[in-house]
Amino acid sequence: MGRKRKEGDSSEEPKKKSKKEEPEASAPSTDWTASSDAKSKDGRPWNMKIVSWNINGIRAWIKKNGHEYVRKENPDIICFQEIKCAEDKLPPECSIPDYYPYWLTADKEGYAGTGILSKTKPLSIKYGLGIEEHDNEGRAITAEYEKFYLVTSYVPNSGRGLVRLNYRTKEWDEAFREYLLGLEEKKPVILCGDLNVAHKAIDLANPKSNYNKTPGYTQAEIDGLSKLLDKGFVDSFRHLYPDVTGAYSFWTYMGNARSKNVGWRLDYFLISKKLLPSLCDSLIRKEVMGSDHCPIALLLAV
Amino acid sequence: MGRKRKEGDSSEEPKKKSKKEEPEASAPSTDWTASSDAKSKDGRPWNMKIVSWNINGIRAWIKKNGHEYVRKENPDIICFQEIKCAEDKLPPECSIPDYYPYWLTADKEGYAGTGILSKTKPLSIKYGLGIEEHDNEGRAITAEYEKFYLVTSYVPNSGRGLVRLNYRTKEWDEAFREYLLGLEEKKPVILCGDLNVAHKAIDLANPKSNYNKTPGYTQAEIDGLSKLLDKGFVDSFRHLYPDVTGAYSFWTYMGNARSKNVGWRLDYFLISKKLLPSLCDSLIRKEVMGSDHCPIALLLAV
DNA sequence: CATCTGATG
DNA sequence: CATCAGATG
Repeated sequence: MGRKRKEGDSSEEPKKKSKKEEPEASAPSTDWTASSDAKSKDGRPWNMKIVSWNINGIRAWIKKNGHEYVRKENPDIICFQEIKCAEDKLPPECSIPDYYPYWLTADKEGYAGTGILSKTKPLSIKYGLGIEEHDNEGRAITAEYEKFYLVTSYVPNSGRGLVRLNYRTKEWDEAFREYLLGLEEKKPVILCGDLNVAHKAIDLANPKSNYNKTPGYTQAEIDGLSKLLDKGFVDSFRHLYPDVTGAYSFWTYMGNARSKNVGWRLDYFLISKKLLPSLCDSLIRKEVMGSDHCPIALLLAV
Repeated sequence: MGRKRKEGDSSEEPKKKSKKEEPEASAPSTDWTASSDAKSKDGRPWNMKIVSWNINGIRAWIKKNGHEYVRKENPDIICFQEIKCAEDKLPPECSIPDYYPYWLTADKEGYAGTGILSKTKPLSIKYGLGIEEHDNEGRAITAEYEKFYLVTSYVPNSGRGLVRLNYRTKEWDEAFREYLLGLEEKKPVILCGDLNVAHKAIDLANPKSNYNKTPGYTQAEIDGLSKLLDKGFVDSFRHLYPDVTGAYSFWTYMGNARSKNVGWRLDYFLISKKLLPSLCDSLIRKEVMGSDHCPIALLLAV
């Protein structure tokens, strides 16, 4: 994106923390307001930051001052899931200065919906997958940039009692995978968003009690994500931090789960293997409040 | 009720305000926390206080500390309208010490509903009118005391677009009037509650623009109340304060109506003519917050 | 436990 | 501009 490396407001100040050169063995920084000196494997500093956040209702999020986070994080691109708002009801605060906005809403009012704010104008924007039966819930936006496609998605939840597990795994997951693989034939792909699945036991606090019972940790959902990883996508966070435990991006509002860190890693940056040389860091902003999910951030040297 | 005259916490202290002997000409006191030395026409001090309040949801009202008002006002009986709560969901705080509780809820959850708290145990309690078609919305409770029946009611609103005006006036008002007149054959009656009508132009801020348009000020609704007054009931507030303007008990939450006193007098104490010698005062507690209605109070020497 | 809508006032 | 319920997560 041609930007100089800069994170938040503190890029010109001396670094307060030094980061290990091999982040694989260390837990991710917990101080998201500190700047990062993450580099790609071949030593290039990051020059692009992408954020993804399931904000659980953009109108509620604005009231809780979600804006302040965007200002401080200062990403090049931020992707939202669950905006829960018709486009004509988006409050004016949704137009953040310096960002081009792109919104996709569900037919059903106040349900699901995604959005992208981008400092540079994408080469193209595509709403949905181009498949009618999957395109009425506002679940995916694709922004094309010079060197990659960025897809943000709010993957369908399998629902209480797993009533929608079949749709989710047999229809959506299949169609979405085809869509992503089709894109990848043209350019590398970055997929971010709430994929509504914890991939492995390490990715949720209570794997045993939830396995095949709770939406987000059934074998069919796990397999859906595995297939994507088999086809050349990389789970950027787990790639960098294979053994880090307790790294979650979602905590139910019930029972004080967040304060006890009884959570799930449902939010991901999956990247095409070809982008691995550009990967500098993949971060979980677990301190940031404003939703039952926290934001996640991807640092790239592109 | 055999109680000594006592209002709030200050009955033993010297009176701070002297009240005119002929209250007809004066506006009602605005300081509801001051004690009242109101007397009946024949000079007997009041010894019984009844309060009526449309609280617009008892659970919300409790969160807003509605309790504190009850403690300070310290009525012998308090009647509630629009409790909006199934009986088994009433929070424990609804059981106020020293009061016998009586609740009547609508079949439809969270809709309408009435209640009575009484320091002395009524001789009898009757729920509804005894007419099936009018008894599924929790709109009336009758408590029998030695010297009178107390009926509290949340009269059906005629609805947006006056869709329910016919039911309200041709069915409910008729049946309710018959019910009240039936009671009165036995004992004097006190009717209190949200009658959902402003009787005359003086009883609402914008009579012209609302007449025959807005529920609560159509001719049919007005006539319903007039018929009751023709049959021997007295509007206790207007009887005492025939010319007082701006005396309202309801203000829509919209457009800061309350701070501008753009309101309606929808809440009443109607009393049988026979009770006029006992009437000491009829008050509107317009400073008391916690609902879009304020409480009203009746002082009697019985 | 929180977000929405939609009914109701 | 409030209350509530019910859907959804």
